[in-house]
Formats: sequence, C-alpha cells, structure tokens
Amino acid sequence: MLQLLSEEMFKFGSEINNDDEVIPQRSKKQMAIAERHRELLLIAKDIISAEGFHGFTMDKLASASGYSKGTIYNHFVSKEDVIVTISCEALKTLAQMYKKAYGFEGGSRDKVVALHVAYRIFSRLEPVLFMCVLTSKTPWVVEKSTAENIEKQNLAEEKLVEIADKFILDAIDGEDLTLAATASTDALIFANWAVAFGSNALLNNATNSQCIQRIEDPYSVLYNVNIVLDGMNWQPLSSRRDYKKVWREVEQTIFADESAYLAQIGR
Amino acid sequence: MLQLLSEEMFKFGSEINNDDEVIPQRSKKQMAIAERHRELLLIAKDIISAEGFHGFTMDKLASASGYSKGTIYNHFVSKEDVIVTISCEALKTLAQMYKKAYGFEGGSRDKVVALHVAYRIFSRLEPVLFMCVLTSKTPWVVEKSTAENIEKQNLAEEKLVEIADKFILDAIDGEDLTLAATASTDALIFANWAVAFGSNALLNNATNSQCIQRIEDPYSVLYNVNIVLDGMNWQPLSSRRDYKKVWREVEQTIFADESAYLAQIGR
DNA sequence: TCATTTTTTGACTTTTCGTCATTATAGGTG
DNA sequence: CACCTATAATGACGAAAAGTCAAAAAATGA
Repeated sequence: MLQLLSEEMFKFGSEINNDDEVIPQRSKKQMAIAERHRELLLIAKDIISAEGFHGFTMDKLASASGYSKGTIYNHFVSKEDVIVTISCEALKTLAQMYKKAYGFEGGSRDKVVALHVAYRIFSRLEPVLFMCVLTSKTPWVVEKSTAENIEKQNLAEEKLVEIADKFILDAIDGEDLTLAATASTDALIFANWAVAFGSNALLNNATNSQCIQRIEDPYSVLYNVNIVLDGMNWQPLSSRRDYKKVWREVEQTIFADESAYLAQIGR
Repeated sequence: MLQLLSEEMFKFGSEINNDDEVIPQRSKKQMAIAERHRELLLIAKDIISAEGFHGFTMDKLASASGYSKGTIYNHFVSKEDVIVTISCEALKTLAQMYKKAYGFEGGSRDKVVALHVAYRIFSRLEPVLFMCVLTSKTPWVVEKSTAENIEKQNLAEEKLVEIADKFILDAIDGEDLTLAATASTDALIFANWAVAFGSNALLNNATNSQCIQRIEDPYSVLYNVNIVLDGMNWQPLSSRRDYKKVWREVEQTIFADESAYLAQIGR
C-alpha cells in the first residue's frame, strides 16, 4: 500500500519529469543499472519500514532484491551510503511537493503555509524517509559516506532552498514582506527550515517528553510557523487571517489524497 | 583540555550539587560503581571525540578504561545505550547552563536570549555531546535502548522544559508577554525548542548546503530567535532593543570562560 | 567465432557485538 | 581468623553482519 503510494504518487527515486535535472545520455546497460538502483532503494525502504534501521542489513537487501552482495556493493559503498542515497531521493520527493505547494492558489503567506503543510505531510506519510534525512545529519552516517554522496545530498537541499527562495521573492514583490537591511533571503529560508526541521524532528519521535505530548495538536507545527512568519512580519499576520483554515484548505485540495490516506491509517 | 573543561566546568556526568535530584542512599560499593559509571562516560566521550562514532567500540571502551567487556555490559545494555546515557548527562549539563542563564541580569526577554546563548555555546563547546543528543532522536539508537533509558532521557528533557517554563512565567508576570487564548506555555516552549534544536542541528553539521554556508554569521541563531520571540510579541521587540549586544553581554559575562575557550580554539 | 572488457557472484575474512560459565572479591558470621 | 555466601569481574566464545576479491559469467565488438 505504502509501497504503491511511493511509487505512484511520489515517484520516490524516479528521475522522470524532473525538468531542471540534467539527464545524461545513457546506454541501455546504464539505464538498466539506474533502474535497479531505484529498485534497490525501494526495497531498502521497505526493509527499514518493516524491520527498523537495525533490521536492515546488506545481506537482506541482497536476498530481497535477488542480487548478490557484490552487486549491492557496486551500487553503494556502505550500508550508511544507502541511507544517504535514500535521503537524497527523499529530498527530491520533497522538492516535488514544494513545487505543488507553490501552485496553491492564495497569497504569498498562504503559499508558505502550504509549503509547511507539504513538509508535515511528507514527514508523517513517509516517516522512514524523514528519518533517513534526519539520520543523514548524524555523524554515524556522515562518517561512512563518500564525499560525493554528501555533496549530492547538499545539492538536493540546495534545490529545496531554490524553490523556497521563490516563495520569499514573490512575497517581497507583492509587498507582503520587506527584507530588513540586516537579513538576507537565505536567513529567512534558514529560519523557516530550522523551525520546520526542528518541529517535525521533535514531533516525529515515537517516544517524546511530556511537554510535546501535552501539546498533541494537529496544528502544533502551524503554531510555530505562524510565530516565525509573524516574527518576520509577513503579511497578513496570523491575527488578521485564519491560517488554520488555510492549512485545512491546503490539506483538502492539493494534498487531498495524501491527507485522506493519513486519516485512514490514523496518523 | 576539553576533558578538563567537561570535568571541572560542566561537571559532565557528575551528580553533585544537583539540588532537585533525589540521591538514594548508597553503600560504598555502589558509590564506587556510580563513580566508574561517570568515568566510563567520560572515556566514551573521548573515544568518540578522537575516533568518531564508528571508531567507538565497546572493546575500546573496555581496554581504555581497564575493565573487561563484561563489566562494561554491566553498566550499559548496548553500545547505543552508552549514547543515550551520554545524551542524558548532556541534557543535565545543559540544565545547569540554563539555570545560569536564568540568573542573567536583565529583562525577561534578555534572559531567554541568554538561554539560547547557553544552548549555542553548549552545542559548539561540546559537539560530541550535542551529537549524542541528536543521535538519540534517531531510530538507530532508539531501537536498541531500553525503555527505561529512553524514559530517563525524556525526564531529563522534562527538567529542561521546567526551567524554560520559569522564563515564560516570569515574562507573563512582568507583562512582557501575553498568553494568547489558543497558546499554552508548552506551545511557546516547543516553539523555542524547535527553533533552537533545528538551528543548531543544521549549523553544527560539518558539511552543509550552500544556503547555510552563505549565512556564516555568528549571530544566525540569534536572528532566528529574534524572529520567534518577535512573533510571540515578547517585549521589547527586536526593533526596539539591540539583542546582538545582549547576546555579546551574555557571552562575556556569565559564559565568559566558555566563550574565551571557543575563541581560542577558533570555533 | 573468439577475444576482451565489464559485471556478477558468493565464499571468505574481519570486525564487533553481546553472552555466559567460570573465577575473583568483598562483606558478613561463628 | 577461617569460612561462607552474595555480588561483581573476567575474557574466551558464538553469532551476526560488514565489506573484499578471485573466479565465473555475461556482454560487447572485431
């Protein structure tokens, strides 16, 4: 089910329709290898889903895929490398969702809310992918990955930043937001990123401190987002517009399928 | 050097002077075991510092401490358990720093700035401890820890929340901050926590995306904090008070030694 | 068809985790 | 002081998984 979701809805690991990505000329063989690469990532994700990060071993990946260990190691230099690669693909998936959020009909701040809805839905719908992203920020993984792969991950993040930049520039154009002399768009993106990453990382933990459990509110991320956007003086302020309603609208329009699925599985 | 810092300045792993902690009656033998527990954590930290998370093995911990592996496993149920325990102690250390921040002479918002200075200094001064906290939010570690230890970690976090609560209540008392009908103090703490955790986690990564590298500003966390506190309408707003100056003052007064040390090693 | 390059394989080595039967020690008791 | 018991320490061992590599298989091309 989730498998299907990943493949069909999010195109996890696929590289089609990624308009701004350079697709190098490939031989038939290389195509097959690339295809298998994608396949392996999906299988790895499933193993992690079912058996946790510790249950995921290279032997299992080999036998589940039908290929030998040596072939697996032709694709990934280490087990941790698999995690980073999944994280990269996760970020690409997220980029697609951000683009969708950018298409939401509404003011510049509504669109940013849509962006945060996208991030929240992503982290709930694909907790394993989200955890791969989180884990890839951890020395345990970084230490055992190739420099190139870390660089790839940074590029994927940079893509996200580029998209986020559009939200900001639009807002400045539309005069909903003014850039203070001291702040750059990078700084504003960083603030949004930090609060989104922090909120979701803390919320997504199964075991949580009381403080977080006490909140237990589907809109807790929105509260934080509102605080940050109000702090930036991004118009209209949360006192003058009902962003809960916007949040719901986003969920029910552009992310209707995903929301329905989440409601169904009760997460 | 750092070792000395940890032991003397931060009392990492020590349980003395922790006024609100229940200290059970202990026999001489139990005292010795507790003492060794602390010792082992310090050694573990040093191994991680020197050789990374992968370089850290239970065998090394055993031989470096002079005890046998069996004894090490009397203290910790798994390698990951060591990480969680370090994270717990790290949070206790952080709690001490928060208390120090609470003693900063200034308005309620100045004190919160001091709290964030404390968090930032902690994460720079003890990157390994910070990474243990981050890593402990990761399934890789959670999956292999005992429920009790995770609970301990949550309790340590809860202590931090309690301290943070004082900052908020003081501000409400002093009428620098008003609690909206919809928001709880928990929600406000969560917002601060999320932005602090997110900002520091993203900044502390050795390898970073361009966006973050471009910022490269010692006050980047302060910007985010200002945005959040302005968004809460915590008086006085950043437009009416120079919080960079406050940040510097905090660094140069209550955290003078730590700041000097950080400046010296250039981090 | 045959030679050469590329890819795949899975047995093997190495590393490290975690266990447990055995040994040692401390503390109490007659 | 000798002895006894409970508690703790030991390190050899088994198991599991990471990662390697020489040999086999497959693809490519002349």
